[in-house]
Amino acid sequence: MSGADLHATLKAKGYRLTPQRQLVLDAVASLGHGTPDEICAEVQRSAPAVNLSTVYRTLELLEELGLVTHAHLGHGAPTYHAADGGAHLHLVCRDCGVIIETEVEMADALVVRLAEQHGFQTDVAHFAIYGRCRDCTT
Amino acid sequence: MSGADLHATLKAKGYRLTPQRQLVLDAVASLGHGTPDEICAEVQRSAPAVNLSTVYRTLELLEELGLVTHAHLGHGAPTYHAADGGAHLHLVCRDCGVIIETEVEMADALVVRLAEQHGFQTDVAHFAIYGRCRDCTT
DNA sequence: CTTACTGCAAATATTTTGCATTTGG
DNA sequence: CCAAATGCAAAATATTTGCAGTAAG
Repeated sequence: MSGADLHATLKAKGYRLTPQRQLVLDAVASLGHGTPDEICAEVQRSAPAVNLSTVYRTLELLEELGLVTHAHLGHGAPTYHAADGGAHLHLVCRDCGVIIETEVEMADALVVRLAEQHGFQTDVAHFAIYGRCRDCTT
Repeated sequence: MSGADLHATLKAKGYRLTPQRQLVLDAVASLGHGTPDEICAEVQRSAPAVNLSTVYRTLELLEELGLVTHAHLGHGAPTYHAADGGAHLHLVCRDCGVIIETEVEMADALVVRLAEQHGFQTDVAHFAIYGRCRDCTT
């Protein structure tokens, strides 16, 4: 998303465009994905004064605006992604910890069944899928 | 699992049977599922001196022994289950937070596709499935 | 007796919050 | 100018760890 779009999206809800917000959004886009801590480190490469709590507040705001999403890939820290990057499933290996990305369509049958049987609308990318990768299966 | 079985399972690896370990396992079984904190509270109903750090250490041990498993149902705290209770999927509603349990077979097609295309062996119950429940869909 | 286990307190790690100062518009 | 946003430090949460005393076998 461009700077102009961010400005417009913010202004539509009465928010202001600050350098920090632009930097956080840029960092998410350039990293592809990252934890709040990683995103903060990326931002601080060009703006060392930016505080981690600002990053948390900004990510929450950007998520409310629909510009980023977060997913839980494991144990602790959530991972943030640019919303326009297209959602994908994350396969997390319990043994080696590798993260494999794959298309959300893999889960289409599950999504349909949950809708039919439970009336549940699934956000399939929000939580990772846990298991064991090919290399750790042998 | 009975007390005798726990004792045997522990002894096989050189671990000792302590009252705390029996109590934690009993608490997981009687709660059905719970966070470390909830399990600690349950244990403390009959043994107030048991420490939360002992509960953490014991849950880790019981998981290593295959007697309990944990799943991530949201934001923070993992939830522990008795392993012999049978795994199930957890559907978590983003709006009202309700947790719906359903059969792991719902995800069979996904499991097969991940195995075929990525050689990935899926532990489908480890992470919850996020979305919006029937009541919050309207 | 031997050493695994526990309780306790302190250390980590992660995220949130209060508040004075700064700044976008 | 003024409300919104930031930086900072402290608080709140969650989990881990070092260590000295306790207890299982």
